[in-house]
Amino acid sequence: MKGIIFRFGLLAFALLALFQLSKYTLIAPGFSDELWIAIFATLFLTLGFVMSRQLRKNAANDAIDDIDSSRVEELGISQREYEVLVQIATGKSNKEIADTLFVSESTIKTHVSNLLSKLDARRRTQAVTRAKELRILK
Amino acid sequence: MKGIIFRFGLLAFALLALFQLSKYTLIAPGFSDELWIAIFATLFLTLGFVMSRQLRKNAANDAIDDIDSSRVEELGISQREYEVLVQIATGKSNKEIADTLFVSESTIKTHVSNLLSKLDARRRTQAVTRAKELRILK
DNA sequence: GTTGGACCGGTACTTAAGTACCACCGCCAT
DNA sequence: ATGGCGGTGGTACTTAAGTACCGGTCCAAC
Repeated sequence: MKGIIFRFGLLAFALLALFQLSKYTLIAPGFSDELWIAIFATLFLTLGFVMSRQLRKNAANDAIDDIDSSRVEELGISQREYEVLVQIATGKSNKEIADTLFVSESTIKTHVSNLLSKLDARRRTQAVTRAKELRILK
Repeated sequence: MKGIIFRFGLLAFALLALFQLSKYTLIAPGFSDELWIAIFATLFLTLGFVMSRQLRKNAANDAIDDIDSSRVEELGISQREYEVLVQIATGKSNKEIADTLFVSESTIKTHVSNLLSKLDARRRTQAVTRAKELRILK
């Protein structure tokens, strides 16, 4: 954030310096004021555009980062339980989750049951929506 | 989209016209070139910022609009079935959906069963993920 | 006017999900 | 070394979900 402002500020300064150089030296002494205005208008319009995009992209990345938060630990959800939660969100059955995680269906049932109580849900579908509300799932 | 470009183009034109007026008339004939450049740089930097934001907002709205597409009809999903699908996605049970839609649980079961076959899913959780893949649910 | 689809509701059934225990193992912290 | 915790797995059970029919109403299109 601060880095972006610094870099774009530097760029703006460089452009103004370029103007000084070009006006009083050999490069383009004959340019009219209107032309200069037009050039700088275009330049800074573009600059504003790019800056805005950069800032947005940064904000978006931050948002993605804090979607998966450390709230999982606060809820007392263990590593394995979270893995099961992710599998539930993809729409798999207990048997299918058991197969992908190489454990028995009984184990998955235990994990799911623990997840439901920790997420304060009564159904696996509700657990998924709760998890998204709590920003621990995409 | 075209409206935004038109409006901002008009705004840019107005600013340049303002420059012409102010330079050769009574308002501010004594301003130096550097000052003018600085003023226009700031103005157009802001303009670029605002334009970019407007365009982004528009794009976001478009994206939300085409998330709910007419693919629902292609799949032969009826109005009522879609309502049930939305309710499923919130994590409600058949009984809860029945209560909110003022029908019996049997009816909801029928709708859910039809939805599952139309969405090619075997569980309601899978139906939700399928629906999101098909962009008929947020 | 009858055919078709959407909607509602029911019965009877199978299967999946969820609950409530219990037990065993491995770890690591007190 | 003992207690707690995470992970695993089991049994026995209840409840929810899903399937496969059926019948009925309403409405629009042919």
